[in-house]
Amino acid sequence: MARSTNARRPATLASLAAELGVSRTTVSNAYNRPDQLSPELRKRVLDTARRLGYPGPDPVARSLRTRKAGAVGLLLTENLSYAFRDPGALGFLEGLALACEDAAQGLTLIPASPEQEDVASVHRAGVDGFVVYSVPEDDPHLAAVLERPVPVVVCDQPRLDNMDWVGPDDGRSIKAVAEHLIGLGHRRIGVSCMRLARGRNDGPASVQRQANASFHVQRARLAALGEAFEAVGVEWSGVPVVERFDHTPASGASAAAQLLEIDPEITAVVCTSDILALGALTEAHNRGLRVPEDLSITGFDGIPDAERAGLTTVRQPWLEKGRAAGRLLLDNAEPGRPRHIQLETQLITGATSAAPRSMEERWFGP
Amino acid sequence: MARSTNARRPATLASLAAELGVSRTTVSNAYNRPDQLSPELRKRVLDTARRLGYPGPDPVARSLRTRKAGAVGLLLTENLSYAFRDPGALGFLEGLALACEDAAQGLTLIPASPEQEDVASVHRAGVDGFVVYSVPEDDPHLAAVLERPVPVVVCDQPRLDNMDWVGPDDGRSIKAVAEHLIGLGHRRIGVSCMRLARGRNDGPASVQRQANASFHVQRARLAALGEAFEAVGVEWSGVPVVERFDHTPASGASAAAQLLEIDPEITAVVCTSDILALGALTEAHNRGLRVPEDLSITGFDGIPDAERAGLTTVRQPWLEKGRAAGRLLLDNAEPGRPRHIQLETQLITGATSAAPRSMEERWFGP
DNA sequence: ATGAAAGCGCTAACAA
DNA sequence: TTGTTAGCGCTTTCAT
Repeated sequence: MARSTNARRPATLASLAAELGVSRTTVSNAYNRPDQLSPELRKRVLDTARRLGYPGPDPVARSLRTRKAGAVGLLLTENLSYAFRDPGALGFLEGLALACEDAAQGLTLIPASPEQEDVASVHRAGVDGFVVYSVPEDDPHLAAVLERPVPVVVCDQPRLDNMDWVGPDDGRSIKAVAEHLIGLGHRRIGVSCMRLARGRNDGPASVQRQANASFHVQRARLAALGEAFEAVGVEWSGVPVVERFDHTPASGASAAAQLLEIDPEITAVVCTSDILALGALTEAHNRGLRVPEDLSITGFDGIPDAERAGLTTVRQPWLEKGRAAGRLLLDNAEPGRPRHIQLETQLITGATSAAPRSMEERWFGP
Repeated sequence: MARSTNARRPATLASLAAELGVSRTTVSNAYNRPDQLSPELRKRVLDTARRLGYPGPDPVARSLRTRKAGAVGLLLTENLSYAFRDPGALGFLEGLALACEDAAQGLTLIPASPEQEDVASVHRAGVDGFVVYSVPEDDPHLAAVLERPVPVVVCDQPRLDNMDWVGPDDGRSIKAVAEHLIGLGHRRIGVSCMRLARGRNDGPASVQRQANASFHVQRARLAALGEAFEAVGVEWSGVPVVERFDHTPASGASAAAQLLEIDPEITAVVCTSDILALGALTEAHNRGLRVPEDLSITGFDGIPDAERAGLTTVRQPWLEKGRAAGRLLLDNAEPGRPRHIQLETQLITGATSAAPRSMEERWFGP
């Protein structure tokens, strides 16, 4: 640790009481219950404290006694710094921070990178509860959180019954996209999705892999897409679905490229996130494909960059999501059965989706 | 608090020891020093723990005993959510998070909005040290932090001798901008700066207000600009300096507008941040002023949006700043005198600065 | 308005 | 390898 202005904790509440010739209770009251002692005595206590360099009651000792840490823990599946790069996560974080601020609670980011299996950081965190943001079902850190005897609110995933939860209806939300595309006439599509399991797999995802995905959000979105397209006679097992581990525009670009290689005749690329869609957009441009004339591209999330780019996407209320998660955790009321908050989403019809041109048009012009 | 999976803390280390008929030490060792007891005993302990629903040693009690909280506190002058909107702060945060992650420490965001004078959150935070990011000298939360007997690292401001510090040389950095403009021939400029004190003042800032600013960063930048321009015969008291409380592009736009009203003949708007400069850019466009032909605009910070816009600015290493602050705090070594880390900055000559056209040209074309 | 007593749950010497 | 002994520093009934 870096050096400090003040030396090592010099005085304790007890030593201060001794110095003053009063009981510890009185000193404690001077800090926590000003109305419990005369103003003069209180002033004497505080003055002596200053003189002795007593910094006030030790927060950890107080926490032990009161069984309140005054902070909320946040568990993310990604490296901490991911949260500061992903626009969606950022909105969520902001909302959560607002909720904590309102309740005068600290927000502790738990170091839990997916690489390290070391779960100690979860065990050592002095927090009154956890918000778990979008982690896979089999995440060991999640297991560690669930062992702690404190409240937990899950955001997005995993879906655990008997656990408070906040998130959108992923299936229904992306179905709106599917139906939008189907309505435009798309029948031959490719899908670009985020990682489906903790292990890296940059490439096609079989129907089985889709169904076994340990990320509920992706699983639900893919399942809903499948349903929607099968309903109009498209066999889902024939639809190329390409998975990317890293959630970056570059991943989105390479996924789109791979889809176009697998089936050059797709008329739309459906992405399960805006980041992937933004990358797909870039790839399309690089290939000289016009969007939406030659290729429709859709996203999911409604991040600012996407809306700026005019992407057809689904907007979810990020800030509200974080705030709701925080409130749920911080709300004493209704200690009954698990509460689920389902957030509304909205289909944004942008400029990146249109009716497909027939193949003839595609090759020989309109 | 929301409901929890597990009931209220059901068992303690002591009760577990009793149940097992072993001492508390043994149970403690089972968790903290596996090598201190036989594998069989350890297994028996852990199994019984599971059966009894013992969640492992209580982190707060452990912290009290070991005098380590396992977390770093972060104090920002703004609402917590500001940190998630300002690109510079975000880069800093990411770097700090990385440093914490490396050291397996939590990062606790302290709720300390500038409105509320309530300092309790600082006193109650169970952390091993604080990083203070860019707060005014007279911030009460800062005072509270300094009272705590833990190490503190200050980032950017305030400048406190005898305190660890990380930041750029603001004066020297902005001087590069000034000299760049002076070299191009600018002598009549306006300055747009961030808030100079805790109280709101959206408008001109007198020389005295500049000198008394409680934000060292702004004070240093303005002073350096003054020096540079006075060195070429420009009287600084005649240079319009406009202050904005909110750090947003909208503020930057209105500040630029105000500068152009105060002196329509300025040939350059020097902004002490990129956010303000981005707003100035917008305002210039709205007025039909071409940049840089009719008006030069410069920023400070080197945020991604600014570099994308081709702004002439000073780039500072945000990520490194956060990481350095974290490392400094987390580094036991060298408990000697305060350490100061001065970060290198770089003048980015963009497309928003050029030689001024004479006034004739300005009104009647080249 | 003030004090005495009883822990909160744990870890770290030291001893056996 | 395991147990004994002492607290870490504080708050909180319950008396006075």
